[in-house]
Amino acid sequence: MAGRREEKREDLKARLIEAARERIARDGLTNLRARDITQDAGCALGGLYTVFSDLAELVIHVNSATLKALEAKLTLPEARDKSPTDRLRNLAQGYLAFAVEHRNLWKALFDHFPPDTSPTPQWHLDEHLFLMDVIAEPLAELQPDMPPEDRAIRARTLFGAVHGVVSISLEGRFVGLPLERLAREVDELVQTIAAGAVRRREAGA
Amino acid sequence: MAGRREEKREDLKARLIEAARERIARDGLTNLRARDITQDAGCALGGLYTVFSDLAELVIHVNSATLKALEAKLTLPEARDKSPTDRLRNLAQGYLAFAVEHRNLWKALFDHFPPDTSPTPQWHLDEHLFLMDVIAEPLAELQPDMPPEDRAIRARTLFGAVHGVVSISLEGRFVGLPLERLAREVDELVQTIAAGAVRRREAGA
DNA sequence: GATGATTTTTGAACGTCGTTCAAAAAATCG
DNA sequence: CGATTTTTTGAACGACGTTCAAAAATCATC
Repeated sequence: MAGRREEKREDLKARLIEAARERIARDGLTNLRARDITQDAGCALGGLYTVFSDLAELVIHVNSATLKALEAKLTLPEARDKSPTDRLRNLAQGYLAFAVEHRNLWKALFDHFPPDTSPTPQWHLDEHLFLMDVIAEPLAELQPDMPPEDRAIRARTLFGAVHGVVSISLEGRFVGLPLERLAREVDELVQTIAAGAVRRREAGA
Repeated sequence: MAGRREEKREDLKARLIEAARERIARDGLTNLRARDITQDAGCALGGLYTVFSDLAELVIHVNSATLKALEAKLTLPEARDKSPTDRLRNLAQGYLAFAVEHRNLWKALFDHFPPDTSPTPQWHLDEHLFLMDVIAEPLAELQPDMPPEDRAIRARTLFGAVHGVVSISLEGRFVGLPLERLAREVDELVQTIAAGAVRRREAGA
């Protein structure tokens, strides 16, 4: 009978995360309400605070699940025989497709700012690192001589560039672009950066 | 005596915008409170709603001022004799410098999501277009044969890429980078894209 | 299974927020 | 100056995240 207590606790936690996930996916992060979540999860309002310190911590767990789903999508057994550039292109297209398909969950990854009183825990910050790793791998083939630290930074830059283009479009702050055209822009951006990396390597810069 | 009424109204409006601007610059958009703004501006709480339909509309006016300041910074009489690539590099560095210098105001440009009930007015959406124009100009020299519509889209992509890299760094969701290194990443990204554009043009792609 | 101790769950209540609107204050007019 | 209109006010409202005393459930001991 040991752990029966912990079991129920974990079950409630899971139900709350799932309820919040569905609410965010359906209505967006800004329309997330503690009262809705607890009603969906079948517990009292206060129940949320017996499992999480606040709503922000719950959102972090939803974002954690979203990151895992993104990781699963981006680490599919993509053909290993593809060129590094093509692997980078696949990653970018996968990222774009994920953002389009799970727009609200994807937006929540970047729209959520935990209050200064309880900053994002390190374990969740670390969960973002796989993004850098999957990018760094093809980069290593493109630029074998680059020091690993520089490569990590470059991977971050490449991610930021692709994320920015996707973000600007999907947030609708500028004129919307047809999805096919957006995909092409992302693809050409990645190809350009990949080619630029090779060119720089060959030029010895 | 005509227009005396309107004059006071405009004065209150200006005081509210300035108060909100200072609050956002100091404490960030998420810590903006209607009660603080009206106290700073020297009017009653309800006064805000005699001039703006809601707080979101006031924020839009602050963002409008921020965009004007950004435009002023990016349209300085930069040496016309510089190469198109160097002009693009200057724009990117100017954008980064502005984001660093006015971090909270710059963040508010992208963190503010007006409620579905009152979407961003067209006049404010249009205010973003100068960004595309200042980028499109050097691009036109790099790729004179590109159709203007494609160039506009490409300018948007270029902005998104630079914005994304700056954004990822300054929002601290990933490991922070020393400013000098970030500036270098941005610079190399712009140079790579500019070179890629030329290469593609020469290759006739 | 009854009884009391302990733990878990509950939801009313609190403080804060954006927003409203009846009433007070100020301005205008005859 | 009194009447009328306009402007400004800030108490009040509803919605929100969060708390916590009390109720309900569970456990321990006989």
